[in-house]
Order: sequence, then C-alpha cells, then structure tokens
Amino acid sequence: MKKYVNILKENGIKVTPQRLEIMKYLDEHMTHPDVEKIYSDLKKKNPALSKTTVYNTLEILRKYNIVQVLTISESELRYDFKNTLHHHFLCKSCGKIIDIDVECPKLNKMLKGKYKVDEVHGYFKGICNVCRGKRKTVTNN
Amino acid sequence: MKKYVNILKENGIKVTPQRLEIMKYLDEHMTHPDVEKIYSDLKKKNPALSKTTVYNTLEILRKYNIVQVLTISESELRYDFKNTLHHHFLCKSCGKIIDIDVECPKLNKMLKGKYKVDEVHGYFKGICNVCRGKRKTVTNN
DNA sequence: TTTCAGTTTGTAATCATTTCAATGTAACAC
DNA sequence: GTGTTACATTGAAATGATTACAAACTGAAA
Ligand SMILES: [Mn+2]
Ligand SMILES: [Mn+2]
Ligand SMILES: [Zn+2]
Ligand SMILES: [Zn+2]
Repeated sequence: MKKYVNILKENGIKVTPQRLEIMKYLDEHMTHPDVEKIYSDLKKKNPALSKTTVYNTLEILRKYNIVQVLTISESELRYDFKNTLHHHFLCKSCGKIIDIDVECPKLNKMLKGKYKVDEVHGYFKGICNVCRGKRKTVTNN
Repeated sequence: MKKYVNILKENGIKVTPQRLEIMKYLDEHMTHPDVEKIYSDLKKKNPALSKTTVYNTLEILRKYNIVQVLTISESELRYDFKNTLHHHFLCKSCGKIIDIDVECPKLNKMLKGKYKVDEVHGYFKGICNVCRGKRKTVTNN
C-alpha cells in the first residue's frame, strides 16, 4: 500500500482509502476492468463506496498519468494501471483484453514528428486462442 | 453512385437510396464523422431520414467490412469508409481526426501470430499543429 | 473550536446507442 | 395485375454508461 501512497504524494494528490483501493485494484488486476467491475468488486470490501467516487478517482488518476483509459471497447471505457507502453488485444468472443508487447520502430518518428503526441494506443481485435479452442498453436516470432 | 451500387451488389446487400447516400457521404468526407453528423447532414437532403436507419446502415456496412468503426473518441463512435489500413490522430483540442499512414513492420507478425486478428487500430492522441498555431514545422522523416 | 477546501456519496440528468413495433417497399409467385 | 413475403425504414421508447449536482463528511489549518 505504501507504493500507492507514494505515487499519490509524489503527484500532490490527497491520499484517501478509496483512491488507494482503486489504485491497488488496477495494479493487481491485469484485466483492464470497466468502472462497473471496479465498483462492484471494491464494494464487497467497502459497501459504502460510491460509483461516483470510482469515476472521480479514475478521472484524477488519469489526469496525473497514473492510469490509462482504453477505448478499445465500443460500449464502455476500460482502465489500465499505467506501466510501460504496450498494446492490447480484444477478444470479440469472450471480451477479454490482453496486453501485447510490440515495439514499433516507427513509433519514435511518430512521437517526434509534426504532431504533438501525448497518447499512443494500439488495438488489435479478433478471437483469442482460448476461444478458438486452443487448436492452432502458432509462434509469434 | 454506380460505385456504391456495385459495392452493395457485390456483397449481396439490397440497394436503397439511404444506404447509397450514407456510403457516398462517408467516402467523400474524410472527417470520420459520428452518427449525429452523418444524420444531420443527410437529413438536409432527405428530411424523412431516420437516425435508426443511419445506425442500421452503418451496422450492415460494417458487417460486410465496407466501413470501419473507430473507438478513438471516448464519447461516441466514429465511422470511416474502409480503404487501405491506416492509423489515426485525434486532436484533443479541436476534436479533428486525421489519417496517419504508418506501415509498422511488426504488423505482419502480429497478423500471423498466435491470435486471429481481424482488426488493427492505431490511435495517436495529442494536439494538432493547427491548434499549436502552426509554429513548429517539423518533418516526419 | 471554527473554518475551509477538498472528498465522498446518492440522486438526477444527459446523451449515445439499442430495442421494438408499425408502416412502407419492391421482388416474386400465382 | 394482385397477393404474399421478406426486408427496410421510421419514430418512439428503453437502456445504460457517464456526467452534473448538491448535501454530508473529513481532516488540516487558523
Ligand atoms: Mn494493458
Ligand atoms: Mn481514416
Ligand atoms: Zn476469447
Ligand atoms: Zn486541433
């Protein structure tokens, strides 16, 4: 928990139990949950939690670049604790979002090009291999 | 208009005036409009047009891979007549969405890798150079 | 203590999208 | 041609994620 306290303090954001819980949740779950999932899971521990607090907290964490918003889904925003740059794969069958590590060599040019780029999002959509029945196992190299 | 008639026929989709107008609109506007924009613009010519028809049409065009849905905006879906693969830049200041041509060499590996990839989306977000006052002019190479 | 700014909470409003049922249309069978 | 049928269009209503708002809470500073 100290980890999250520090992040908040470093950014000059007031430390509150709700904020810590939400940060911890995002950091520990690699599932890229939406607000409803975060809310319903955390409400088990803290029944007084308000969904508005989840929205407010995600908004401030985002403002300070602590979390990232994924627009990969068409119906709701997904949240990701911000680590190093990576891309995402959305399984259109089961809805899972998986981290994808791709280092695109063209990225640096884009980042230094004529546009001032603040965010980079790489989204792939398709069917995950669990949903394909784990039949084909093809390497990625 | 023949162009759009052909595309519909090739795909076995019934030809209707509404569908043709929507296809033409998307093909001729590189603005990646949302449903509201398509609807309000086309309603000028055809006041009887229903927004549901716009939704329905975009849905079927999408199903046959004639248009592409962009989830780059957090509040509404944007639509793009589907040409060759390209990425997008969203200006967080003026809301414009600009086409970006990036040929990522890693893409093919991703496409043939362990996931069955149907869609590839590359989104960059930041401030466009119009909004930056056209001060810096930096090349992209 | 009192004050005060910021936080949390619950409710209400907003608004993009979906659902649904009625109406329209056009090809096709008779 | 007339009736049948499948599909398309339309407008209204429902849904659901997100935002706006105001009241209650908290905790540090005066
Ligand atoms: Mn991720
Ligand atoms: Mn485009
Ligand atoms: Zn899956
Ligand atoms: Zn701009």
